[in-house]
Amino acid sequence: MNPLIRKLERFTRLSDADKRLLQQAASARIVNYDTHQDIIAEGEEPCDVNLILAGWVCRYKQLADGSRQIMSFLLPGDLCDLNIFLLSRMDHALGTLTPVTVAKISRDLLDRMLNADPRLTRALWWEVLVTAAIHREWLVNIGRRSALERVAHLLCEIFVRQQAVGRVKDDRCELPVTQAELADALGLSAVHVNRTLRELRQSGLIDWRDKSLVLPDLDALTALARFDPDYLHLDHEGERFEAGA
Amino acid sequence: MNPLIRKLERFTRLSDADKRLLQQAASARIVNYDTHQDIIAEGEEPCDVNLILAGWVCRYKQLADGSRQIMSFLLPGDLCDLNIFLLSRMDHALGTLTPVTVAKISRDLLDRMLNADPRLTRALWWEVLVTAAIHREWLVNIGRRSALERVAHLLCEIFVRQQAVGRVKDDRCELPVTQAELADALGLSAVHVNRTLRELRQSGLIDWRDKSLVLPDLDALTALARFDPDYLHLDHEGERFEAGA
DNA sequence: CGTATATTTGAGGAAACTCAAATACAGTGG
DNA sequence: CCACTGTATTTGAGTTTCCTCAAATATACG
Repeated sequence: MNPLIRKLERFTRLSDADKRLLQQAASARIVNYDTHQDIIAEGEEPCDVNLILAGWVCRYKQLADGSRQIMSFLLPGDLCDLNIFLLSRMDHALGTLTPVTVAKISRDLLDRMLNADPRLTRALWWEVLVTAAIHREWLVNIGRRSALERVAHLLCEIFVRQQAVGRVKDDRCELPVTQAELADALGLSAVHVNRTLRELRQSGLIDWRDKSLVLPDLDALTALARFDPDYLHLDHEGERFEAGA
Repeated sequence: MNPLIRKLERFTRLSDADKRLLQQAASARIVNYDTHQDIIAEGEEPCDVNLILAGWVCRYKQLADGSRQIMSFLLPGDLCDLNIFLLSRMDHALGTLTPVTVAKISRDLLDRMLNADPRLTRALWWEVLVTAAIHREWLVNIGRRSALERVAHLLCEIFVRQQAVGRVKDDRCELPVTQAELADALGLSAVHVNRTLRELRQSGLIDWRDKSLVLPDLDALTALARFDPDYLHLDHEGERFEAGA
């Protein structure tokens, strides 16, 4: 099933017409990328929105001194850049972390989607707002938490986000990134991430091998990380709009 | 003049009807707050949007251990929380840094504004996207820059944002916050912020006294901070929509 | 099998933190 | 106008966390 539909339905119910539009969007122009390629570079003025169908993508900025900061991980079902709708230049880049398949949605089709049904519009903007909420929590994470909490917090987030779209089985989810990439997302050095992961592994809180993450005791990890999933807004908030409709 | 209108016109031209609506919004229910009060607490389900007319506000999250992270500074003309439009619960708080005057815009009136003119809708969403862009840059700032760059970068941002709305004269703008509050925004300790400010002061790059900041050589500070104002999207990007209209 | 990439560990150093105390400043009531 | 109180800034001293550099081991891939 189209993972975007699945995700948006977490927020609100969608009409059959909405779903048809989304389905159409997801099958428009399909493009494949290799690992470590830019889908969009910083400074570009893209004219399509990218819907991720398979693989992992990250939002990042590269600094002059060679270091980089990853600002989001994007999973199947995520829309990369509704922003291009209003902001002309990309102020960051989108790069692949794995081989990736995306559907390119033209501005035109997107326009039609936004005019079709206020519910669909709301659902798409909800996406944008949740992304911003995640950015805010990352600010807290990087700004105020210790390395141990920070790593644990990110692992919790990745796990719970995948849980929400049915991608967790037996306490296990995908995590197809390198330690260096985690470090770039956490504002830590790769070496220190490695030591921190060792600590979590030795406490029996994580088991991460072969791009696959097991959290045998999510509650304990949640407590350690002071992780509160509220900011992910995963609980069908959109339903209150149904009442009025 | 209504500072919100001034700001949105940086993005797109507005019709007289739009401006009348915005003016109406800005004069609806006026409320005053003292310093260090919450306009909205975390977890609340607000039903109004707050438009800041005077004073400084911050978005923040308080952590269990007493530390806090400030995620945005909001200045006159800023809208606090278009998010409440779609996300029910606040996942962060809004607190005043100075005495503050806000206009409470009811969801109802906002609805009317959003339905009035697609240009106005675009302008309001542009606000949201720029806020997210600032969040992303803060992630880079906190995640990857040294304390010196970090402080300098934030001062540049505050200065340039105020410049854009005509609040800079003779290289001088307002900065009515404490060093501790800067520290909470930067993910640093207050002591270290103090030492860093001393360094900037001694290099002649800043002069900050009496809640008033002077940047005698913005270019030099910009270079030191590796500050690139692109992410603030201050350059009338919305005008390309005029062509089609 | 060889090469490139990723992970792991060690050792030493730098940046930023904490605690504590001194100084400056602002607002209040007498 | 001054003393008093609370808040904000400044400085010192010692510590912790995380970083850098470097090398060893493991893993993946053509």
